[in-house]
Amino acid sequence: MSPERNASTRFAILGLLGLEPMSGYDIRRASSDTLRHFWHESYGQIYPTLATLAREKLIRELPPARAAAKPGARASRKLYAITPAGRRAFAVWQESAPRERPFRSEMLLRVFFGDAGSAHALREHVGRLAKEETARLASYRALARRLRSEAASHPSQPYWQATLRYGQLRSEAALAWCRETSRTLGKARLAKKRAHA
Amino acid sequence: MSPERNASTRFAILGLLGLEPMSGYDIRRASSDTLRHFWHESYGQIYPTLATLAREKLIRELPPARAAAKPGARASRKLYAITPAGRRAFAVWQESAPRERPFRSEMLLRVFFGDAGSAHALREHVGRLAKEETARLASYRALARRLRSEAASHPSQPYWQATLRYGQLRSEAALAWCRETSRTLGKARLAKKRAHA
DNA sequence: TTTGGCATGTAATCCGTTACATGATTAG
DNA sequence: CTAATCATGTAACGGATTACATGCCAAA
Repeated sequence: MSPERNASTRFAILGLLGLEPMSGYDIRRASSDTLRHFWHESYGQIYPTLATLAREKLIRELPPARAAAKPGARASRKLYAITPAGRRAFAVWQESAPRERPFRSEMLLRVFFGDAGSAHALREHVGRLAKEETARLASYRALARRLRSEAASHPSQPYWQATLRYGQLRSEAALAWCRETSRTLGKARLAKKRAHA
Repeated sequence: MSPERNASTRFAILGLLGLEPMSGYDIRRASSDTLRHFWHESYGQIYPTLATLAREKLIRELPPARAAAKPGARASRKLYAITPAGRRAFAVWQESAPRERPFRSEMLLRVFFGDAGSAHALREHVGRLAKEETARLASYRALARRLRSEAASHPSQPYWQATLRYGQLRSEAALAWCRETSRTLGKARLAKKRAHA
């Protein structure tokens, strides 16, 4: 088995367990909360990966007693903790160069072939995107505030804020594009009308 | 078979064939040239999808004589053209709302858990990203220029430029983030050193 | 003659989502 | 009682890449 296999999910999990012991359910929650602006995992990925990591001794399952210790926690939950080997593996991965998947956009695919279709529909798509990005900006602000107040002195604070800042800049760029493009599409529609007249 | 199956690839191909007849090889070339900033397909996707589209009569294979007509074209190539049914299917898809896959970033994953690792490595990652985005900006400018000169009066011109503009704004945002973050990481490194001293 | 670009395709594999199956506990 | 949330997992499937297999043709 290659060391890079399943890289993304493995290290997202190791990273989270590096902060504190968690269950699969906790990891899922974190991935649709704190991490959701740049990472998300489904159960179908998480549970099998936890099993693999445990087999490789990069994490270990804490005894049930410890798992049930927290108030409100179910006895059925399995708490996992990172091992020293896990921390080393994480550090190695963290220093390796990130490999991003190529950007893809169904939106831009529609825009590129826009002349073949309805300019009206395109403008609707752009409008919808603008709304989504606006909502995203609001959620970044909310999360930034929450992290600052809930973990003001946590040493990771500047790193967390940096990821949020990325999202913010990204959404602002998208919004700028939406505004520009609505205008352009308006003009394109007029030009087409004139051509047909 | 659901109508949305394989949506992305199908319509990227239909869109391209809407411009002019092409072979699988041509489509691949376009997808790593004109479309590469927001779309890319590998042979493993293209050839099977062409077969499917042909079976569904959304495209048809042109007779070999036509395929060999162009100078420099091999006899072995298969030229495909979109059918009227294909154009209708494309138009329907184009009006449907784009469904983007959630953003993911291995880079941000490393940054988020930055406190667990090496600030030095992170700064290198950020530097590499900055270089990549700078290169991307240059390639957008080059492509924009090329499209303007090669197809100045093509009615799709404004749409093509809009997709490039998206890439440009996106890369500029990424670059702004890189600059900001290098500074932040510098400070974080100092803070960590002081804490250890 | 050998390298590189044209050209078509398949098989293995991976990464990830969705849907399914199951059940405990808690708040209203 | 019942709905929501906590909690763990599997199976099926889909979308995409990578590597492989094959062969032609032109230019250096």
